[in-house]
Amino acid sequence: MKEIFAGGAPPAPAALAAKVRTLAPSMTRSMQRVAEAVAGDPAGTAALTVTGLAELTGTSEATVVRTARLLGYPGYRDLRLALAGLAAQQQSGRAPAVTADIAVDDPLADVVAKLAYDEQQTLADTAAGLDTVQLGAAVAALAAARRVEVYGVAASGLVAQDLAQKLLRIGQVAHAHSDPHLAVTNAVTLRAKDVAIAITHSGSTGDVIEPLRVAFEHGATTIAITGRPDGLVSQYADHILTTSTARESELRPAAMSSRTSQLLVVDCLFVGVAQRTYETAAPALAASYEALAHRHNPRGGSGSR
Amino acid sequence: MKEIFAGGAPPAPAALAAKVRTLAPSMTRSMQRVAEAVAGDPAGTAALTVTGLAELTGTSEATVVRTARLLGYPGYRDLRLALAGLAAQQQSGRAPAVTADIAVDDPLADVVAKLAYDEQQTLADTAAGLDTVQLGAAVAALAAARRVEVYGVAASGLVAQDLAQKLLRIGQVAHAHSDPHLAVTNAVTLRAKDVAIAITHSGSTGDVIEPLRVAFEHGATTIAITGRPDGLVSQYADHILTTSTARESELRPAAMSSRTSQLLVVDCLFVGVAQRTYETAAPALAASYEALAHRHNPRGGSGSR
DNA sequence: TCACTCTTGAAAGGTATTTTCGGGGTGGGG
DNA sequence: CCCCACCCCGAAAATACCTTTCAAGAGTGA
Repeated sequence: MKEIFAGGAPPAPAALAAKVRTLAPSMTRSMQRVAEAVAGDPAGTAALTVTGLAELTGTSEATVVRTARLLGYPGYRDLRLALAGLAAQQQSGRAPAVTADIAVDDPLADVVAKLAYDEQQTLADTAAGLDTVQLGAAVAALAAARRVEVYGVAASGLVAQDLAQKLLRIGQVAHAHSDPHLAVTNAVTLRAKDVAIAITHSGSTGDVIEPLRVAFEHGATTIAITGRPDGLVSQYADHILTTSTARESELRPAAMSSRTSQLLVVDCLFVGVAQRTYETAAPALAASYEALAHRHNPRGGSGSR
Repeated sequence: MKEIFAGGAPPAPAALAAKVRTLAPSMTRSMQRVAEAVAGDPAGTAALTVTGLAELTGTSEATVVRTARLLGYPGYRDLRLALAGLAAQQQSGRAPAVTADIAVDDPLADVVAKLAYDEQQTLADTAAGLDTVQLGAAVAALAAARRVEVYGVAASGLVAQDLAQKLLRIGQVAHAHSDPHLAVTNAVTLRAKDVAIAITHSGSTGDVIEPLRVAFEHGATTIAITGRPDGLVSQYADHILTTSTARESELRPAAMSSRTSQLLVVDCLFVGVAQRTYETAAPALAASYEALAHRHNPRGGSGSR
């Protein structure tokens, strides 16, 4: 027997178990043992060399190679590659069981997977729910602004700072405030063409609403980034950007997903403004990189480049 | 440099593209060519022998093997198997999803979609590349810590604050520092059982490395959260948590995806610690909600919180 | 410019795979 | 009951592939 009937088909992709069953009757005893081992535990087999598989099945290398040929592969090497692929497929198949809530006794690997999955979900939800018309209006206001003030406390305060940092980098006059008193003091000085942004997940954080109200009443353009567009904050907002509200739990405080959501919105604002003011934004960005370069000390690794 | 940091993790299954991106900066030119070929066409590469891949990339067998080693595999043979697995997964799995870069004239809807997709990708990469052993060690150190100090500047400074805020909420004594001088001053006072965490994407931010070094030399347990595990910061870190490195561009500064990646790591740390100290963490969390409740003004909307 | 380190491919050295070859078992016929 | 022909099978040779070593070349800092 040479390769009388191995010719036609290319190497089998995933239908290996089926092929084994079909061909088993035409196999000799030793080859059946090999085929059985292969079909029974693709992952385990993929880790073995010819010699290893021969020993495991109590046969010889030659038999293993012959079996691989019979299954349609040029040699054992290729069978092994196919096996590795099959194993990977199987493994990825039973992955998405991470939707459950995080428990106290979850192993860390699960925690990582669940958190990552949840934040991905939050991003998708936020992107889907974001009103691009409102976003466009907000971007236009920002791009034309003489001065931008961002209000946020606690976790939202960090998002506020993030936005201010980014806007600064593209040459805008932006500042973030976490101190409610200073924020109000600051809001009093705003006028038309200035922009005030309030970030609050609950939509009802007094410390953030108050400065926005003051800014609103002084004629500034006001933007609210909130998870509750029906909240009090919206009363004083010209433009409302809605963040998504994901489920929370004891071990996964709301701050986690609301922060992710808020940051995406903030990034969208930033990129939008950068596009609109590209002429000045691009050189400003480049300059800020340049200015900070010497703060990084490239020694310590292997290559630097 | 031998295999200083290639040891810990077992061969990666699907996180290969992420790993390539993380390690690429520390690679030599030829190795980058190989890594690029591998990441660009896993299926095609899996079909090649060492010699074939060497010829394709215009390098030598030795370089190919070196690259495989750097990526965490014992040799080329194993890289090839992993590649076959990856190829199979891609084929059966979801769409290839090639995101174009963000252009100046992209409509806002596209900007939103691209940003969301990219951040999702970053999360997946980070989760896949995170070493749970290191993470576990870091969590254990944090849970047992008497005091926690977090160092970070600029965008990473916000992440540092986020972590400190969270740890505070579950009753840990944690503080974040952005001022390099104060950070060093603070680091001097640390001792054994204290924990210092440095957050730097580049791994070479002097302002952050310095306090970590001081803390390290005073016997504190040190943790580095960085995108460059081969960077200078790692020299003073007992535990290294690697964030993923995504491609960046003019309109999408590196700070964006590195921040997303860092935040996921920080969240994992937080949840891990909360699990370990559940007895004290749960009531502390509840108490902090309670204490802030009156700061939210429920008027104006439907629900409250 | 010189000394030094890091990078790289050629070639030697080892393993894994494939092929060859002959022993041993089995079934049919004498 | 014995012999012969056939084919399955594994040991070992042959080959292909992978890994390691080594020295020359490129790049870098003094």
